[in-house]
Amino acid sequence: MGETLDISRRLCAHGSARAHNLVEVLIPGGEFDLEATFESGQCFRWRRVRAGQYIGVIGRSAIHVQQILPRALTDPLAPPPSGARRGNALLVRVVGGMIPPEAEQAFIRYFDLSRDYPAILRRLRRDAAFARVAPRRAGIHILRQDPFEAIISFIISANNHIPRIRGILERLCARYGEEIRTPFGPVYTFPRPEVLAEARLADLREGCGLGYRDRYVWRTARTIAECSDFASWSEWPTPVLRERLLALEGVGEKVADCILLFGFHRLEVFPVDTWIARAMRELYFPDRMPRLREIHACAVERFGVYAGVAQQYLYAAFRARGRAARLPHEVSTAEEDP
DNA sequence: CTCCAGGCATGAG
DNA sequence: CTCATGCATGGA
Repeated sequence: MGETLDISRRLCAHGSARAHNLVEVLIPGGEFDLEATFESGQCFRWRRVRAGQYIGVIGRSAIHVQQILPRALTDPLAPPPSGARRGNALLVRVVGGMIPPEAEQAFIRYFDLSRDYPAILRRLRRDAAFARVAPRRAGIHILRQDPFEAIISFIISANNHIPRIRGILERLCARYGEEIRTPFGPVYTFPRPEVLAEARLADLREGCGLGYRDRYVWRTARTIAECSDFASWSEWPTPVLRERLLALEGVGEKVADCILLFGFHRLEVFPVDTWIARAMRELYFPDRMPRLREIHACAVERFGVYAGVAQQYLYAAFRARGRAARLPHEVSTAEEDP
């Protein structure tokens, strides 16, 4: 990629820190925006503990993460960073559970920090309509989440509110995941497929609040638990993997595409939900309602191999606008307010 | 109180 | 293949 990463890191060398499983890694973040990424709807389990500070789980590690500007910290009189936010960095701390081997590489990989998102966004912004609504700063990254977690999460996301999705996943993990104690309270790993496959449907439905999706989650967990080659799915070509995902209970086109993008990091995949359908219609089909196929074709044509990244920026832009306007409910007449 | 949510499975035409 | 309908639950 374009920029080489100048890794600077601090490891807690003193014994007490190690005894408490504390590891700190300081990673340059480019234009990365932690909050925008976490609030962009691709993940559901990161919990904000203070402004700009989050607790979550990566693999079997409990993680505390916050975004910092090293120059501002070391030199309060330094001029404020320019629009490009030089010096942007992530402070990632392992606050419980296992310390991942090659921790900093693991975190760079999870937050996808070695990819040149500014270059991707510049490319995408050559599309005039996209540039009109998308931000200039490449704050949102596509995280590398666990595939099974993505599968279950987006099955639950169907016809559901994000706050409720978060609640369901929280209960699911508290009940079937493994507890990790942290100074911020307990967190839980995502349940393994075999554990969910052994769950009782009634516990999933009433205990976790899954509703009618209990069957989808249970059967999909069972399928994957019994699948001998699930670990190799990540190496399959996208169309093959997509067909395999569509065969899972509770996985339709939209959910399959979310799993491909957020769970298998297939950045060319363009999930079309109600928000994206609305956005694409407004941007590219002002006078009619296109079919799903048309929207997909339009996205591939305009955004190419990074259509999934474009989708995430469009989603964030239109959701933010929707929240601000209290759900405009088809208020038509596209007028610009820059 | 209704309405609806980043849709999906199902059945009918 | 395309389209309409029911769906558990709990925020707004």
